[in-house]
Amino acid sequence: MLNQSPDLDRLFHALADPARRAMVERLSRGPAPVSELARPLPMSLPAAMQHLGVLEAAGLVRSEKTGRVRTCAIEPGALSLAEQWINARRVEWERRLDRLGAYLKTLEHEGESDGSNG
Amino acid sequence: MLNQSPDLDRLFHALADPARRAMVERLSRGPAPVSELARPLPMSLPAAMQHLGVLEAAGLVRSEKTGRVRTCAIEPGALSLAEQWINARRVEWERRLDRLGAYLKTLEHEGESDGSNG
DNA sequence: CCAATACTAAAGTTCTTGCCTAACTATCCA
DNA sequence: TGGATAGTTAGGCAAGAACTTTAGTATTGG
Repeated sequence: MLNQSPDLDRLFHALADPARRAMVERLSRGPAPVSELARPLPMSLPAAMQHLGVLEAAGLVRSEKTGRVRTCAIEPGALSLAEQWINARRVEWERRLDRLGAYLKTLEHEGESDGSNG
Repeated sequence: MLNQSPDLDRLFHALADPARRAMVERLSRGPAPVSELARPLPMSLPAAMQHLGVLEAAGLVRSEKTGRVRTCAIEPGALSLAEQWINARRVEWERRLDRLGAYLKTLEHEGESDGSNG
């Protein structure tokens, strides 16, 4: 069964682009207007705006327009969804390694008092 | 400046698809042949193979063929790159909040003994 | 008011993804 | 040996993503 999760889709997809990650990196140091986010990027302003739209759709960034300036800020909780998914995977394969270790240990001791096997 | 990082690009892009995440979820519980990874997915076997190719290119999965069976396994360290990037962002904005808090504190105490400012 | 600034909207191009089917190769097993 | 199983390769197509340029709409400040 496929664990549908459009939130994770959008989140990871948003992070998969270097321009968008650069924006997130900039914003984790504090809010910034659109033009400041766009300036270092090797692309037109409309292109940068589209990236910003992807980040907002993913919930990573919120923005608010005051006068003619749109100020963008990071949404601190958004990354935790991705983090949780990654951690869940680690927990799973660590638990699996533990089981494997325990199993190997039973093999070591097998035959000491009970040599039955399946 | 754009922090080029094709590894992160590939990694996040690989995780942005539900079919590929499903494969990673399955593999964190232990190795599996291609057909077992493909079975639950609503797509043809060749399509599933392409997803597997994306996961391998991202370094998330390794596979080895023995006889006619290709056995896939998770690459435990691969996710840590993504995790590190996410943690780095959190560190940045937490530090920023600390600075902000400290600054607000100086404002509270301003004028008590030293009202000078720069 | 008028020009500069900051952003927004629209439309079109190109490249990549994600999927398919069909055909093929390599094993395994009776 | 011959058929079933497991995977692979190739080609094609539709949709999406990432840009571009062009042409707007508000604001701001002289």
